[in-house]
Amino acid sequence: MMEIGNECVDLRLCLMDSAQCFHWVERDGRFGAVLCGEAVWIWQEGGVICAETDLPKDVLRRYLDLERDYSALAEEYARFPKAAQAVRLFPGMRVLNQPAWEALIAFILSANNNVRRIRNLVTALCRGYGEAKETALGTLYAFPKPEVLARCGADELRALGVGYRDRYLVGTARMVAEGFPLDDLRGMPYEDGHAALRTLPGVGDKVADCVQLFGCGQTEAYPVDVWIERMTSAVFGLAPCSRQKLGAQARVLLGGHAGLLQQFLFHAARTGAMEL
DNA sequence: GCCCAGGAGATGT
DNA sequence: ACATCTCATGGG
Repeated sequence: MMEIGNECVDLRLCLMDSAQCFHWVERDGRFGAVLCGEAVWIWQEGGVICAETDLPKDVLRRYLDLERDYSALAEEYARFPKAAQAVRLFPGMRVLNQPAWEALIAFILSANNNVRRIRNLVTALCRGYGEAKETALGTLYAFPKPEVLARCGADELRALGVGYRDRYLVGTARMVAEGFPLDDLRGMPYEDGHAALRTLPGVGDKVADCVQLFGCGQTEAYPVDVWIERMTSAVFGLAPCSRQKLGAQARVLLGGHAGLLQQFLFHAARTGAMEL
């Protein structure tokens, strides 16, 4: 057992209920997944974050974004009272630093879909095509590798229930397996990475922003989904407009941490914790 | 049955 | 550049 830290983090919120990632499982109050090819079980005991894994501590701290001071976020956006309120509503929320490939696949599946079904589909993909890791608490499944999905037939993915997104998955997996520079996105300017991601099938503005925010550490990305569309104008006093313009205006208005704030607003809206 | 879900792509103007 | 349509699938 390894101690990860004592930060005020809500692991269930971040890993299971925040709709940033969809592949973690819970058993006996512990949360499990395969990360960087290694099985991970993580839980909290009296305010201490504990983990059972062969991964080094700093990999987990980075995944959970523990090095960032989230109490400063509410102050940064204090000029927008509703935004600051949303941040203070969820002191245990963190924006995860996931592998870009995992965010890419998960959010292609998220298009015109709901959270519970996204979770079921991601789980089915991992169980069907991901490497199995045996642990004391049971079997964990990794995300399927790009080369594996690239060789899938669209029809066998359709049989898992992914619907019309079957060819998006195969097409994107093929481009990644053929050398699409996923690992270079992190160091690119936002606009360049965004344009590159949009060339992948099944990736539009919203999915690209999710990959940049959750998978590339580009915290200025501001994904605009149906929930954010409903509340952004009211929170910032903007005139109603297209989702693309909402995202652009939010990035100008909010700067480099726009996406972090977006996660709090999204969760507040989706759970009904905040009106509008 | 209709409407919705962390939308994208194709088509038409 | 913008509006409209369709695309599977499961739950309310």
